[in-house]
Amino acid sequence: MGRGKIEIKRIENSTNRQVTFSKRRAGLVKKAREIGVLCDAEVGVVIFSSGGKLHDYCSPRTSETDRKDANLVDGRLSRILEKYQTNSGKLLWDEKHKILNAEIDRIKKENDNMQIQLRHLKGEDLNSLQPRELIAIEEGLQNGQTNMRDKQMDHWRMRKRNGKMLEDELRMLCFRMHQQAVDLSGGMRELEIGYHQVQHDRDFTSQMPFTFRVQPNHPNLHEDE
Amino acid sequence: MGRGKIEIKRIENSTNRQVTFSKRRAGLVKKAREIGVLCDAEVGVVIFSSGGKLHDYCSPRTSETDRKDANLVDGRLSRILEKYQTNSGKLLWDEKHKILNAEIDRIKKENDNMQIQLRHLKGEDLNSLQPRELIAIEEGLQNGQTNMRDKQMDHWRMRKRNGKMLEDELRMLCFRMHQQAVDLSGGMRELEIGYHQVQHDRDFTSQMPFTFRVQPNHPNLHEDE
DNA sequence: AACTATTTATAAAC
DNA sequence: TGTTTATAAATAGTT
Repeated sequence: MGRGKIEIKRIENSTNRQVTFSKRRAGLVKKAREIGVLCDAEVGVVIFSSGGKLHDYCSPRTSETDRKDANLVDGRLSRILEKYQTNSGKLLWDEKHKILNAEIDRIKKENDNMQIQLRHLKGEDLNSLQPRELIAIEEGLQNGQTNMRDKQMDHWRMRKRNGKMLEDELRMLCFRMHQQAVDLSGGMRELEIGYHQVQHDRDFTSQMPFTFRVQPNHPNLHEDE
Repeated sequence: MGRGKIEIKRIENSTNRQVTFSKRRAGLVKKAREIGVLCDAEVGVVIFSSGGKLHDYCSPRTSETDRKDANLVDGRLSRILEKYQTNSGKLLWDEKHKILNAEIDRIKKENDNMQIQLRHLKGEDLNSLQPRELIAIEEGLQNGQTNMRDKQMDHWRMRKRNGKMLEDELRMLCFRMHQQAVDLSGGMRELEIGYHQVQHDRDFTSQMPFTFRVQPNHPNLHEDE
């Protein structure tokens, strides 16, 4: 059916074959759909092009009427269906699988980087770092600590206003400040030694305001109560 | 194609349906065979008549020659078709992907948590935190800073030993220490004001050792060169 | 199942 | 790959 009659044998011209395949495939599927509808039949069609690409059609399932009776099948179709499954299923799956795995790898890498950053900020694994990197990290810490102190001050002031300040928390705060001063003075002395410059032989904390030493039951803690 | 055009919908007359089924089934199989031959394709067709009878066609295998082993398969084909519909394309695929997607979600959550930790350590997003949490974080910062300072000291001492100390880096170090002292004194004054206790009206930094003020071209920097 | 008027599919060309 | 067109093929209704 066409401009001329053709013999049913393999079309040697590859382009022609491809074109004919597309057209006839569409026709076949259309016929399959039609017989399914007209005759209330169930139809399945599976086609592998010579290139190995899969095409298929399956009539929509009409609920009940399950064909449970024994059927004589010569096993070829089951094999082609298996092939179909292997192809469409596995290939598609593998494709997506690759994408998802790549995504997982990406996130994991991101994860590792953050892990490292965290460890550095916590002062771990510092040996592998260059001085310049150390400085950058310390800058971050400094920043964080400043913000932190500000925030704690806020909290403290608010609590004070509300007359809810608790001795424990206040002492904790003082203790932290004190620690910091001690550490700082330690660091300072280190530098001094390094420099052989000014000599500070007294505990730096002795210069700290009385306020910041740890004092249980400080009288002023009760001023708002 | 026939004496009259017909609508593609179920043929209600049972006899007509049966006749049409036979004719069209033959036509469908013929078409299937033709496309297989013409286009060098592999084709499989399965048809269940409304009465439940199975008919099928499968293009001859070019590779394998064994289609003699006809099998009596009770419902296997329909099961395979069913499997084809559900499993091959979707279900199996979805199952695997659920797992991978869950994995991705898990890692992303882990990621977010670290992100938050990092931000907290950097002093961001502190408003949502309770004082107790703030203290914990500050403790971490304190720790990190202590370690950091130690490490920098190590570096410094090593460089000094190697006579490689660079003015820039040293000044940077001094600058950082100085900043810290200023910040600390700021925090202290905050506390003082809060307490209305000791009155410190002079700049706390004036009490700092000379060493820690920023001094360009400090003479002692050249001691090892 | 055979016939045949018609519809449909499609080969060739664009 | 899509459209067109002349023609081959399929098939609905009839016998």
